[in-house]
Amino acid sequence: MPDTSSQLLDTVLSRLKASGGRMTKKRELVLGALLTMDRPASAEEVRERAELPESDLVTVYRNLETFESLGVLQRVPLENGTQLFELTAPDEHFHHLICRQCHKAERLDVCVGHEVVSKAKARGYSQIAHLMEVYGICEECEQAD
Amino acid sequence: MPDTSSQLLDTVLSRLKASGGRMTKKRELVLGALLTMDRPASAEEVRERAELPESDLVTVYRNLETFESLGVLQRVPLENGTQLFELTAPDEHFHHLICRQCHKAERLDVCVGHEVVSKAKARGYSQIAHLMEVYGICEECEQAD
DNA sequence: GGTTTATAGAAAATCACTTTCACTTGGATC
DNA sequence: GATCCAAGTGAAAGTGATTTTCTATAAACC
Repeated sequence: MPDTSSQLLDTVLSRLKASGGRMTKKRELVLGALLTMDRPASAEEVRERAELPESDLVTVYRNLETFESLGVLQRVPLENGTQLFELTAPDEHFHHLICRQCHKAERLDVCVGHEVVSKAKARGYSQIAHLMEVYGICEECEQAD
Repeated sequence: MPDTSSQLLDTVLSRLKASGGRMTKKRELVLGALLTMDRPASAEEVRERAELPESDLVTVYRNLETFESLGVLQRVPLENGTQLFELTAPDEHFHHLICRQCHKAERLDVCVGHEVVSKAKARGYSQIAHLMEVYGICEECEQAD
């Protein structure tokens, strides 16, 4: 997200303030790292990118949680139960095609949101969210054997 | 799955034999428990239903893994990173509408498999699988407040 | 019945993630 | 700009679902 990053920053700052949060140095580093990521990344990858010491993985988790609650970050679950994190435009979400081996994750322009949400509503559910991810082995990993 | 359970049992037995596996008493208990479940259940719930002692949770996990590799069981991921397990017809899979609170999971008759698999193939991916789950608060939980 | 090998049992390990609590810092207010 | 307090951080330990190791047991083929 090259040119929308300043808008995103504005959103983060205003929502953060609105919720009584603060922009600290660490938080800024984590956000900065996320902004440079070109694909969903693990908490550990975010920590490295942010050049934070190993001990600050906790801080990374805490900040990821904050950004999620601000509606600018989504979690991408892997098959093994762990998760990747990715900034999104405010209140948006995406689905991905994820390599089971190298964990490269491309966005997919498929969304079944409406269909699925209406079915859920019809059955009396509220606070509806959905998850859709596709897993496979990407070409490079396949060739690398 | 009332009347298909004997077919499923046949599939399990033949595939188990084909893969060099054995049908043990414990495995039979776990399978039996799964057959009586009317919804995806946690490993712990399966253990209780199978009337196995607490120490056999490990055995339950091992057998769930076995059934999955035989293609008759699927895992249903929850938002908190844990998973439920459910028997399926051989090599089939389903999507669910899952209550975030009571973990009741209903099958959804929506599948985006073809669409999504063709996209993944077009991008050079192999060994493709997909995941789609919908989460919400069911009516009973909503009313129970 | 004997042998081979998958499975079970027990106990401990793993590992991503969360929590606790004392200390620090942002930033609103004076 | 100094003060104050809630929000954030650091360190360390805790959680909890799931996995692994290693030994004992029991299928199933002979």
